[in-house]
Parts: sequence; structure tokens; C-alpha cells
Amino acid sequence: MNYDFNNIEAKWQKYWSENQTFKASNSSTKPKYYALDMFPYPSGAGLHVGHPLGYIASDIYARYKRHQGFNVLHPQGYDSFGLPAEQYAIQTGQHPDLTTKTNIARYREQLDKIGFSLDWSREVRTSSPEYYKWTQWIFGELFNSWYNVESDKAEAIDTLIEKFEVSGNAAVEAICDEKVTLFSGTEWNAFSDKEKQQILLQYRLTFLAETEVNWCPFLGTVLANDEIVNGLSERGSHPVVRKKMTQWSMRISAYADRLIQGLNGLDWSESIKETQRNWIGKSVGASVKFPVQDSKEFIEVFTTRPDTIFGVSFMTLAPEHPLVSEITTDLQKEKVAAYVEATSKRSERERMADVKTISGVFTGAYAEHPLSKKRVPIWVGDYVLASYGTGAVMAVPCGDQRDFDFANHFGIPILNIFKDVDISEEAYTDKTNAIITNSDFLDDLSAKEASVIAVKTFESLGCGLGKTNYRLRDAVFSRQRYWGEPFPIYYVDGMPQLIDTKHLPINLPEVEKYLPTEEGEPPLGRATDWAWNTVTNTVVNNSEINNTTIHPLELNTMPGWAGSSWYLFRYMDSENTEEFASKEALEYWQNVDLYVGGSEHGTGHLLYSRFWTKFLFDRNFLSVDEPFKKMINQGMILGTSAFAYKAIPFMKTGCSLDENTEDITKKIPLIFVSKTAFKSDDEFEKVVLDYLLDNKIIGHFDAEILTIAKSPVHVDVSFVNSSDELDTDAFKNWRADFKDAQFILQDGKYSVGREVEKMSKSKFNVVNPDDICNEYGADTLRLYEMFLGPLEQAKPWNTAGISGVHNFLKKLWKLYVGENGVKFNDSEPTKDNLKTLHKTIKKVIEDIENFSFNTSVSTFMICVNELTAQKCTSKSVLSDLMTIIAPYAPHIAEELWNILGNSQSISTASFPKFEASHLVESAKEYPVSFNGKMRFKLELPLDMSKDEIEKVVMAHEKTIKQLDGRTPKKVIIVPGKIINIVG
RNA sequence: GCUCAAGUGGUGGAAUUGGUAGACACGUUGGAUUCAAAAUCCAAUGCUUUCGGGCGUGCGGGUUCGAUUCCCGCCUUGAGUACCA
Repeated sequence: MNYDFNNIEAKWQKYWSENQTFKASNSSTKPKYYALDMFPYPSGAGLHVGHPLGYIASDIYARYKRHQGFNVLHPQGYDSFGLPAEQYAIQTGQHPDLTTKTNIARYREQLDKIGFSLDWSREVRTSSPEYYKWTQWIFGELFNSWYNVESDKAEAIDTLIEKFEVSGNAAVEAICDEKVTLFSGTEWNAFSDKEKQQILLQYRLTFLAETEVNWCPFLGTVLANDEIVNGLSERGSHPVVRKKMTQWSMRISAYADRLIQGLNGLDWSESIKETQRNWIGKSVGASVKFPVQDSKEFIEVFTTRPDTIFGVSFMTLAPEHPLVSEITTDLQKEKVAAYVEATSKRSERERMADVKTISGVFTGAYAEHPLSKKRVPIWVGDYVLASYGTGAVMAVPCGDQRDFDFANHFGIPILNIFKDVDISEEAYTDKTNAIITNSDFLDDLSAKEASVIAVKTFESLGCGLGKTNYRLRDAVFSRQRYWGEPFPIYYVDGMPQLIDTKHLPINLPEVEKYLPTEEGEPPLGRATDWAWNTVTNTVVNNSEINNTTIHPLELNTMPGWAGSSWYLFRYMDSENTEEFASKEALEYWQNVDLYVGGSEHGTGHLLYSRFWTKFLFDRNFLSVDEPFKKMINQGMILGTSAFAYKAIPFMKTGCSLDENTEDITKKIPLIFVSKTAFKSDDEFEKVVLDYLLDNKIIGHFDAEILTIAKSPVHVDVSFVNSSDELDTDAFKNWRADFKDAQFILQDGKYSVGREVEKMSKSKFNVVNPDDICNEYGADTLRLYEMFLGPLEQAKPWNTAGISGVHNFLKKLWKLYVGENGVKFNDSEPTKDNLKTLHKTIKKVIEDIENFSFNTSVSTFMICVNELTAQKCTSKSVLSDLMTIIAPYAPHIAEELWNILGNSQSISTASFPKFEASHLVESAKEYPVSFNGKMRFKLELPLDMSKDEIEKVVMAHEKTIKQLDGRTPKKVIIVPGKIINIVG
């Protein structure tokens, strides 16, 4: 009986599905464990071998936890709203829902082949109305909430209204819009309904505001900061410009500090925590007000160095700062206007790329230093960003390199406030060692002490206060797209109105085209039935809009991250129609114990998901305030591209043709040269010319005037075997223009060149997991992906090594089953059998706990090699071995478990206990080192004392030979470890 | 520029607490089996050598009886971030 993996795998996949082996129960006496993968966007390209890497890892862990007696929740679903399906719809007219469903079916088929222990009964799709009903509901809850700084949490908007009614907003401490006008309780009660709504909108956690957004003209939509990479859109790399638009925003900034603090309790990689800390960008300092001379205006600045207040030599405003036009003197007006005009023409990207050029202009105006009362010139400069802090800085050239460069460039006098520091060459930015001088009451203090006293002084004088600033901006939540969640919002007199939960979901309407309208409205502007009837509470035809009972609905849709911010909770109770998940389910499953996915979501999904979780926690919908307790970020699997080297002939310069000479390049066929046939470009040319001459394609005169260039061409990796040899016939049939290609071989073979690149269709280096499953089986794929190297490390896919893992499974099979039936019996295990087994158990448990799955596979190989050599026939040893291999190679494990005589699935068999007693040794083979270098080994009893060991070692003939008459200075003996002789 | 991670044979990688560097595989070479091939099995395989040894974990120092591991300085690669006041 051979290892027939195709039949075995199909059999057990069918068994698991029919018996719902991995269906998790929401009530159990077992402890719970929630293992989750980042759900995929179902793209049209299907899965390549890189996608399952993380899924295999989480599956091994989930299966291991089942063996350890846990009730495991291990679900999967689809992040099925998104741009590619919509772009495809624009091109083809096919409804994105249709494309999405086709892609999902393909994903499911591929996933099923790998044998994951997933509970598919809980599948979620963010694009299904049953799911997005609750995404709309969360939006509604955010709309109906405000952030109370006093209680440091989100509260229902009603509590805010109560406060307004009683005493207005003066005493309310909230995270809200910057410019809220003060009103009393009496005033509030006298406001019209519209006025009240306008004010509330400034406090809601999701709010409409005219903000400067990142507009991508090609995609026709706005993008969030995390969707932009190097000034271009993350998807498709299209240019992005700044534009003012009225958009929904999420007040994530209210949670900035809690999002940083929360990181401390998470078992995440330090690098991803650091990425989030940097993205949130907390800086502690002070805000200081500088009065502008001869004006009622103040310039407010933010500084992290209040200690340097007496070093302020000038001030700089961002060109976009609203005060620029007001304070500029008549004399400077023209210059300043020209400068502002010039900078506005440069894109954000240009300004970012060009950091070295120093530019700016004097406004002619002066501010008054709040402490020294000295006159401080006010400049405009584009090194100050309008979008950070207050858009203005107090420039301290002696302590800040940019201020220093600016001052020197324009010859502005520099005040030095650092004791015994030379600032003729560069600014002194060392905050820890600085001693302040020339600073009145701050003289002789350290920077740290001076900061505290400066802030206290500002506060007592009323010219400033201690302040913490964050880089994190509120997140734009509107997208001008079709394929996303509609907002549960309609507009009455321009004011947004929330549709009540009981009328949700608001289904995505049908449109005849997926493009924006001619008037520039989002695609939903094309829907004919997109109005809200407040009497029937239904969506009705636009023609019925009367602005009394029937109103227009919101035309934007939600961004991709809306649905993915809370999906982990939906899995807990995915079919609930009354709540996003029941209280009992949420209470039982809590949050995700293990989250596996790519680190590229560090500043997007993972931050938003934490934000929504904290919000739902504040409003008592959840009892946890973090979604993912432990996270593992798997590395990317890269493709190994293959190249054929095309010869491109052209005439040498000076040998141009006239009517009399023929174009000999036309005579030359399409030629590819084997990678092994040349080492340099010169040799490449020579090889090709020799070939052309040998085959009499050209004559010697032609060869004189020809030059041959080398051009690498991507070859589909499926035409190349593991020895880098190209199947030339398959290559010729691949593309019509290669039909008549000729090949220059080396040793009768055509070898391709290799290069590691990102796996992608366009590079023809995609390896499909289905193909690996068909050829070697899912268990081989699973083991091989783990065997490739550390999980978190990026690594190239190279099929060359897969035979080693496949051979291991064959050897494993042969350990249990021979040509004449089973090989095991009820014989007592030998000491060696038990030693091998328990050594393996110990190592594998350690490996799984450390997510070091690559070393587990090696351990299995060693174990099987040893048991084979020992001719192990013990059924108990072989049964235990099967259980520890089962998480990694579940199909073969089920089959052999069955052959071992078990009628139940192996999936809940208990994991063998490690017994240290089997590993106790009586002797140790000591390495004997001389000056730290191992020279020979010596077996000695472990209970031998240091003195005895020394006696035996020193008397040993090899020791005497090594010492060659010298007397050792020292002999170091660590019992059970090493012997080192020095001298 | 700043932050983080990493650098080990021909290749992927191992060495979890400072204690035998290169586990386990791939590849290569030789052999067995076979009419032959596939498959399978066995052996060798860091470099170098005058066959005594010598050298070896990016480079240069240091601590130590002993360093891939700890410390200092530098180089290279990858990732994130960037006029953040």
C-alpha cells in the first residue's frame, strides 16, 4: 500500500465537511481559543502560494489548541467590498456583486484543497446586506456619540444635549471641532432645530466637515492618509492632490492617547507597535501665544521645547496660514503674495521631495515676545506645514536645525541660549545635556527643568499652556465609489439625518453605470431609487423628493476599512439578525487570542479596528477594549522569476544602410541564449555571432558590422524544472511570436536566469497552490511552506526543496504501512523509542509556542529517521507521533490514525504529555576544548565529580598529545556541558 | 535624516540561557539496485592544507577560560517614516 495522497486528502476533506468536525460551539465547558486570519479580499487572480502561509500557521496553532483541549474558534470570510471589483465593473459593465461571488467561489475551492480546520458555518462577507446592516449600525452609534474628556470615553449624544440644556457648552470638556462658539443653556434652548444639529455635528464622533482631503482624480475618490504611498495612491499608483471637500470624518484623534497606551498590553511585534506609535506621533510640549504688534491678532504656536522660549529669534508661518494676508505690511505685500502663490502651485509631493531648498519671505510684521517683550520678526516659509500643529512655529535657530538653516540663509540674527555651546556650524539639538543661559529666570537650569518652569510661567501669565499634539489626523470616511457600504443618512435642509436601526440595512441601489455622474457626483448619484421616505421608512424613487417627508439619501459610500474594523466580532455570532452579535457570544469569545496576517496593515486596518473596538467598549457593547491580543505577521513569499536571454541584433554605428546594402538584421531569427553559455555581455555577443556564423545565417562580412545586445525576457516559471532547465517546446508554444525561436544551448540544455521579485502575474512567477496540491498533496504544501524558514521572514518561493518534505511524508507512511500491511503491533516500546518520541514532543511543544514551525518540521524528520532506524513497531509510540504531526499534516494523520484502529477523527485526540524521565541520561559525551576550540570528545558518566573528570581528562592520551609537554594554566569543567583546558 | 529588523556553506536555513558552529533539507559527487530509466537505499560534502594543521558566523575592536550569542565603533541590505516644530 503506497502513500496515495490524492485519495487520502479528498477523503478526509469530505469527512471533515460532512461531519462538521471544526464547527465551534458558543457554549462549552472547555476553555476558549480564538485563532483568526486577516480575511482576504477575493481578487480575480486567485490565491498564489504566498497567501496560505499565514493561514497554514494559524491552522497549525488552532489544531494544536484543539489537541490541548480548547474550544477553538477558527473562522474565515471575505473582505469583499473594494476597488478592483468596481474597476472591473467600470470596464466590463459586470455587476461587482457577480464578480465578487465568482471570485469567492474560486477562493473557497482553493482554500478547501489545503485542508484548513475552518468553521465555514460562520463565514462573513462585508458586502452582504446581512453583514453591512451592522456596519451601518456602528456608524449610527458613532454618529450618536461624543467624546467626554472628563470621563475619558465616548458617551451617548443625549448626555451632551442634557449638559447643553442645563449650562451650555462652556464647561463641557469634549474632543470636538476646533472652533466652537460658546453658548449658555438658555441660548441653546432658544436655538432652532437646525442650529442645534449644526452644533451637535461639531461634537459627534463621526461628523460632516469641509476638510482638505487627498483627492485622486484617476480613481475619482478621496483617499485616507494610509491609502497613500509616497504621494501616490496605494492602489494603482495614481497622483493625489489636496482638495477641499465636505466629507464624513471619524474622530479617531479622540482615541490617540488610548491607542498608544493600549499597545503596552499587546503581544505584538515591537516593530509594528513602533509603526503605530510613529503614525499616531505623540509630542508633548506647550502651546504659546505671541501677540502681533500693531494688531489685535495672536499667533499661536506649538513647541516641544518650551525651555528654549528665550531663544526665539523669529517666527515662521506656513504659506497657507490665515494670518499671512492680514499681518503683512504694505511694503512686503507684493513679495509675500508672490511667494504664497508660488508655493501653492507646487504639489504636496514636490514640496516633500524638495527638502533642501530653503525658501521664505519676510512679512514686515513683528510679534512681541510674551516674556522678554522683545520684537520678533514674522516670516513665511514653506518648511512649516499648515497641516501640523497650528501651522506656525516659534523659530529657535540655536536649538533646531531647520530654524538654524533658515536664519542663516536669510541672515536673521541668532540668539544663543545654551551654555558653553558653539553654534557657529550647526544647531545644538541635544535635549538631555543642554544647560540654559541668557534666559532670565531659566538661567542655569537643565532643559528638562526649564521646560517645566516655562510652561508654569506661560500658564500663570495666560500666554500659553502645556499641550500634547498628535500627528494622527481624523480619518476621512467618505468614498466617491459604488462598491461600498451606503451611509444610513439622508439630508433635510442640508443637515444629515440618521436612519433608525430598525430600518437597516439600507441596501446598495442598482445603477446602470459605475462611474461618477456628469455633474461629478459619486456613482450613487446615478441611482433612480435613492430617496428616503420618512413616513413609510423605505427607499423610494428620486422623483418623489418633496423635502418635507421625502429626502435625498447620502451619495457617498464607506471606505474599505469600515467592514474590516469589526468583523472579528461578527464571527462570534454571524447569523444574528437582532444584534451585531449576542451578549452571550461576545462574553464567551471576548476577543482574538491569535491574529495572523501581513504587517502592511499596521497603520490602516489594525489602527481603525482598535479604534472601533475601544468605541464599542466605551458604549458598553463590548467588554474588551482591544481586538487582537497576540499577533503574528507572516513574511511575504516572493516569486523566483525566470529569464530567457533574447539576442537583439543591430548595425554598428557608422554602418547605416543605403539602397545597396541589405538590412542583415532582418535575416537573423529570434534567438535565446542559455544563461550558462555566457558570463558577460561581450561573451553573449560572441556566442550569438559564432552561432550565426556556424549555421551560415550570416557571413564574416556581416559579422563585422553587427552588434548583439542582450535582453532578458520573463519566462513562465511553469516551463522551468527544478534544475533551471527550460522546456523549449512549451516556451515556443507559449506565445505566437516565439514560435520560430532558436536556442543556443549549453551541454544540450537551455538554462534560465533567476531573480527574486514580488509574486505577480505580469512577472510570470506565480505558483498556484492547487498545482502543488495536485502534484505533491496538501500535506506536502503545508509542511513545505513551514519548512521554508522563519514565519515572519520574507523569503523566495523555490520549488527545488519540496521533494525533501514529500520524501519525509513517504518515509512517515512507510514507518506505519509496508507492502504486507501494517507494521505496528502491541509490543512494548523500547527505551530508544521513548527517548526519540519524548525528545520530539518536547521540541515540538516549544516550537509551536514560539511559532517556530520550520524547526518542528526538521524535528519530525529526525524523529522519523530515528524510529525507522530503530525499526519501531510500538503502536503506542506511533499513535503519539501521529497526534503531534497532525496539526501540520492533518490528512495523512487522519488516515494513519484510522489505520491505527481509531474510528474518531484525530482532531480532538489529546496531545501527548512530555515525560522528562525518558530523556534522563547516565553518560555524556563531553567535548574537550583547548583554549576554546573543540579537539576531541570523551564519554564520561554524568554523576562523575569535577575532580574525577579532571583526573581522567588530564590522563587521556589525546590531552597529553594536545598539550605537547605544556602545563595547563587552568582547567574549566562545567559538569554536563563542556571541558575546556587553557594553556 | 530618524526608527526598527537582519547579515552564518553552492542554496533554504539550525544553534531558544555565552558552552561541540553548520542540525534538517535541497543541490553536488561516488556507490548499490535495474537490460535501462524512474523510484528507493548507502556514503561523502564549510574553506584550505606541505595532511601536522590552519582559517572560518558582514568588517574592526573589547569583555570572557570560552562569543553566531554580550558591549563599543563601522559597513551592507530590507522595512516603516519623513521639513512633525
